Amino acid sequence: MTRRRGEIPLLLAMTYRAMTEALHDRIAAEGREPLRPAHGYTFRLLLDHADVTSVDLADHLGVTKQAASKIVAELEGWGYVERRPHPTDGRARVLALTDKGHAYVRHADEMWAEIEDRWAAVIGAQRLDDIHHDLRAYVDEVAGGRAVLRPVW
Amino acid sequence: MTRRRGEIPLLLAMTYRAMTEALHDRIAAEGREPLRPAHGYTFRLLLDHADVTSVDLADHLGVTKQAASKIVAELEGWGYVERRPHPTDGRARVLALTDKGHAYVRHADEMWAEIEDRWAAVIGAQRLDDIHHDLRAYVDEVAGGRAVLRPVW
DNA sequence: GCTGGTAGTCAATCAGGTTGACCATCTTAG
DNA sequence: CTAAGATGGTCAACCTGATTGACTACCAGC
Repeated sequence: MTRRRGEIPLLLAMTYRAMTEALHDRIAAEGREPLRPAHGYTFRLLLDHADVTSVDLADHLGVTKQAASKIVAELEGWGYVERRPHPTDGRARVLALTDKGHAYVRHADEMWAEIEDRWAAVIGAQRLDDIHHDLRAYVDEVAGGRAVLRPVW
Repeated sequence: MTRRRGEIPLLLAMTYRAMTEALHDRIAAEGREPLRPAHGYTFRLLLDHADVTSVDLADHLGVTKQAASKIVAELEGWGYVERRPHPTDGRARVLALTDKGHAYVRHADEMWAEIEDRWAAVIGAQRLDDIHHDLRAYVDEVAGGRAVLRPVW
């Protein structure tokens, strides 16, 4: 045991920050709208689940529905997302990616691939797969799957 | 390659949040002052380096010196840290842990050990050591050691 | 012994969240 | 069928923790 106690969360934070900043820099260099991590996690949720509402998004991000609603309003204003009437619930709106949204997601995946590959080049692809597995294990098994996205500072 | 692109940062964020929240819950349960991650990273910096100033802290945390100064003021008010005159520089103050600060760090290390051990129980101690090593590798070699702590949301 | 740079503080402002109140709609018990 | 409670969404007020900008006091180098 050479690890120092409490150093793991610190390294998680630094790595998270460095990776998201790498993407952010590229987005900024392209002159794109100021997309933040929360926007990216929104896209991912919409890709994986059908009939997502603002409340669903709020749960996923770990913020209030008002905050989630604001994020959706931004994305809608920029043309990445649109709000459609919910098929069965008259109160609710269903969120969906527009063509621009889908195109961005494909582009972002390529940029993430490059960022992750730079890491894999140092530690090896197998180790990166291990990390993926082990992080998932903490979230699901130790934190009980109740884990939420928004970082606390 | 079964990994989905961009999922690694998402898992980093969720794990970071879940781990820090686990510690935060215990601190709150003890009725202690509302210490946040930034305070913990401050303690760690003071343990590792002598003659740390508020500006040094600001660099380390990735915030402005004004924000760092506010964090120091809180810690000083709670009795965890004190500001002493700098040995050679009349403008600067040197930050140092008080006895209470040192006692808390020891206590926090025990709590971190329990949290990390719960993870190690699922994935194995060797894998946790690997993760430590690999995160450090990203920060140092991919991000060029310029990595900063404060997460962006 | 000027001149430019640095540590720290004060004050104003901003961003991104929260809380609370409210309406419209859905759901369920009786 | 209906009354009562729960839920999705919006509006507005506020809070926290950051930033920017201006300023003072001190340091360092020519």
